[in-house]
Amino acid sequence: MPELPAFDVMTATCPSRTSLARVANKWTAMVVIALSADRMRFRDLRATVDGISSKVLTETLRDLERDGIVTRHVYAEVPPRVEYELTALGRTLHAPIHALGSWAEDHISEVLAARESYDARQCP
Amino acid sequence: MPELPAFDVMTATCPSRTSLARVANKWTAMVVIALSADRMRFRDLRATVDGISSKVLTETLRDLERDGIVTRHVYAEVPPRVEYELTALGRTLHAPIHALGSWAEDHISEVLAARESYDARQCP
DNA sequence: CCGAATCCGTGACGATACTG
DNA sequence: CAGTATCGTCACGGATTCGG
Repeated sequence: MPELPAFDVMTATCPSRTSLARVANKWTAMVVIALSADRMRFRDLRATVDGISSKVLTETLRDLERDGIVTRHVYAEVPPRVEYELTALGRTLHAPIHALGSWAEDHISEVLAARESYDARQCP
Repeated sequence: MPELPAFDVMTATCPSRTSLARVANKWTAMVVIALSADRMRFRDLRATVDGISSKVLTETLRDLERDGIVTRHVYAEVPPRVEYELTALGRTLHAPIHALGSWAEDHISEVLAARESYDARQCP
C-alpha cells in the first residue's frame, strides 16, 4: 500500500506536469530566487543570474510571464527600462524554490564527496 | 538592503550550482517523488514516471547515483532485476521536491488560466 | 525478457551582431 | 538598455540493438 497520493504529475497526459516542467528548471529556479527579494530590471537580473545569456533570460522570462509567475513593466524612457516582478502566484513559488536552493547549498559537500568516490570507483 | 543571503548558487563558478542544476530538473523531481515511497525496480520506475524513455531514465539514475542520491542494487538473476532506492541524502530531498510537486498540482488551474489569457493577448 | 548501450535526429543553448 | 536575429554546437530524447 503506497501511502503516497500517487501524484498526477507523473502521468504524461496531466497538465500539471507542464507546470512542474517549468518550475523544475535551473534557470527558472534562479530567476525566481533573484526576484524574490524585489522587482528587478533586465540588466540586473542578467548580472545576478550569472552566466545566463540575454536570449535565454528573455525566453525564460517570457515563459514565466505566460504562466502568470512574473509580470513585465515597461517604462517608455530612454534608455529603455523594463522591470520584472513576481506575481502573487509567483510569490507562492518562493518557499518551494528557496527550499531547493537551500538544499543545494547545504548538501553540496556531500554531493561533491559522492561524485569523487563514484568517479574513483568507475575509472581506476 | 537586500535581506537575502545572496545565494551562492547564482554565481556560475559555485559548485553548489551544479547541484541545483541536477535537482531542479523535471526528470529528477519525478524520479525522487517515485522513489520516496519505497525502493523500486527499473521497469516499475519507467512505468511510474510515464513517458520517460529507457535511456533517459538510465542516465538520470546514473547521475543521481553519482551525486549520492540513489543507490543501485543489482540482482544476478534471470530475468535481471535492478532496484533503486533513495540514500539518506536522497531522503533529505523528499520534502523540497515534494513541495514543488504539490505546487504544480495546486496551482495548475491558475497557470492554465494565465497561459490562456497570455496567448489570447498575443495572437489576435 | 529486462536493463542498458549505440546510433542518430531534433531542438535547446550560447556567442555574436544588430535594431529600436 | 532591452531585446531580436542568425548561426554553430551539443546535449537531450527516441528508436533500435545488444547483453545477460
